[in-house]
Amino acid sequence: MGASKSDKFSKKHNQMANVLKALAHPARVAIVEYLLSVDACICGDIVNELPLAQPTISRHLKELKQAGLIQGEIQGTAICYCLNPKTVQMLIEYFDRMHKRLLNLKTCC
Amino acid sequence: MGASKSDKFSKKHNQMANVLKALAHPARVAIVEYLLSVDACICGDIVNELPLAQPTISRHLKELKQAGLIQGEIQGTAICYCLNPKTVQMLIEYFDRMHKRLLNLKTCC
DNA sequence: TTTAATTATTGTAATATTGCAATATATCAA
DNA sequence: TTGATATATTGCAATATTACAATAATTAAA
Repeated sequence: MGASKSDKFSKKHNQMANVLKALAHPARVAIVEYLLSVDACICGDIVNELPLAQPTISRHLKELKQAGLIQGEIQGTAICYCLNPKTVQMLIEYFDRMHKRLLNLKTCC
Repeated sequence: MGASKSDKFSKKHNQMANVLKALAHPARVAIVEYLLSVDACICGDIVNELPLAQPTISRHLKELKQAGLIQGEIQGTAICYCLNPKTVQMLIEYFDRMHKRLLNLKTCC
């Protein structure tokens, strides 16, 4: 058999894995960082920015949207994408908790 | 064609995606959180803790190790695994920078 | 309405990941 | 050395992901 026994794990672990999976590809990391750098909601010049075809970008955007990392808003023929602060906030809190707990460990190896 | 045009993206984006990919599976999230919760370096009772076979756990551990998220140390016949503080630190800093930059955006959509 | 521009979807091929059984490897103890 | 224990590796099957060409859908402007 193979592939994804996700039903055997807790909802929390699955949700976390899903959000991180959305960032587990260089194109999607690049998209998120681009959105961050433009200091504004930019739509499809992401396509011009990245070395991938338009349908591929569209798919990556869809995954980021489904993970709640970005939002899209229709503006005429274009669509304006931007980061979802709530999800980014959630990620920070997650790793911050991790960090704080880590400080109390002896890190034996 | 298909699959991973990683060579077209920057080293930084690829490295980030690789570390996050290591966490992009509920089993590996569970392993990391378990290591965090035990407050000590635990070896193969991870196998008892998770609903997966030993070879599968071993494979997940290997991926976490390759991503630099965990470390292993041989202790007799057993192997002691623990988190790598440096990589966790790197993740916090990454998302913290993201958060700070996000605060300056207008988040228009 | 027609045309142009922008984004999404579908179909398909290539590749990567996941999981386990079987097996190999390594270390300690007897 | 032999046996027991713990972990890693390999081989294979099932599934998921990635990418693009072709096409569809949507909206604005002419």
